[in-house]
Amino acid sequence: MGRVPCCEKVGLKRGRWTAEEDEKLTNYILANGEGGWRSLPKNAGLLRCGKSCRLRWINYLRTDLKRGNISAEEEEIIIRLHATLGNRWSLIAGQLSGRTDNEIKNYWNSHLSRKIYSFRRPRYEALPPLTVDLSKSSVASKRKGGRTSRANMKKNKTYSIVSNKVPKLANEAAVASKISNIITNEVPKLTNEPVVPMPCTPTLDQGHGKYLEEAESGSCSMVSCSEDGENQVLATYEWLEGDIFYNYEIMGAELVDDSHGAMFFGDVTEGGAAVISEETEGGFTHTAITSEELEPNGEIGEQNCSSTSTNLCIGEGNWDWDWDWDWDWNDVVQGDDLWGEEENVLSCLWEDDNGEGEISVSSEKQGAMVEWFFS
DNA sequence: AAATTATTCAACCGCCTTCAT
DNA sequence: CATGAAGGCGGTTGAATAATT
Repeated sequence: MGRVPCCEKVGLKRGRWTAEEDEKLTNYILANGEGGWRSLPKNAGLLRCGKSCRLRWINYLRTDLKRGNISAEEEEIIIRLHATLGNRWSLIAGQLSGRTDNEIKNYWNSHLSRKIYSFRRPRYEALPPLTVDLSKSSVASKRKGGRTSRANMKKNKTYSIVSNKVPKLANEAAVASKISNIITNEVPKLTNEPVVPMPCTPTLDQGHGKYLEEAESGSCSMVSCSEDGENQVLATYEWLEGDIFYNYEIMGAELVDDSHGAMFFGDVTEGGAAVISEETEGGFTHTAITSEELEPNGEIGEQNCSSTSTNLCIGEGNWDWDWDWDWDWNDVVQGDDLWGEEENVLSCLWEDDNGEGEISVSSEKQGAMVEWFFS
């Protein structure tokens, strides 16, 4: 037989804790130590489930908790660790003294997930050697139970790789090394800088259009043309030459308020990648596609965003910043001038790394690619 | 000032592994 | 070995609060 039940759920108090309950719980634990959650409520004179007591203590009453806002340094650590560990909140919190998994999780969901939508690591890469100091993590040493990451149990809700094809990379070791460097040392600086007036770009209608342009080598800016005819730099992104699938997408509310999405590419090495943003029911979808030897059912990354968008863009050719960022997908598919450029638009699917020659892909295969691409 | 909408975050839920029985 | 509760975790909810209309 197993153990006796931890608590009867009937007649127990739920909801917010009162100051009096907090005091009872704190006093009891300070006198008797943590643990024994089953018997704790009764002994402490609390009409609470042991689980509830444990949560309250762990998340709010512990004496070693750090109060106050998450600092910029902590935020950066969260971003870096989340890029590597995913939603392993307990593990992430273990690297930030005085912070709880619940706090980190809430902070991510309410602050960071909208600002930095994704960091993508191709699944065929080994986990980068991010140094995680397990000695700082109570999780590692104390863990008795604990659920398996849901990412292992079901499809990731916000990002999924739907392919079983591993895209070819010229030098996987080099790629892994670059990713490792990114994560361990060189996380890009996302600077939500104050709006900076710039001369308006003629290609943007006033009041519409958000796009990216090269600001200087190694960085790009997210730009919007405002109602008064001035471009505004909304955010700046610094990338590292040779980034692989390095997509930081800044989804600040101010960027999507008039039904436009924004995206950019971090991939400037062999093969390249494209990201397409398209409207879907209840939001929009970003699709990342490798260009090198891309085939139907090739490597696809898909993200569902909560905001709405009608702005559809595609970049093509060599992964440089001298592109026309303002392609309108509707124009392409509706058959106006851009449709006539179909081959140019889609040639990225079978171009070589320099965007000059074509890799060996039969016309039949190209047709299949196009069909898949538009499907 | 009131109503509406958006955001935050404390608390709960359900599931997992471990381990006492 | 089988059973089932304990302890622990990530996902989700909804009340409280803030911001906007």
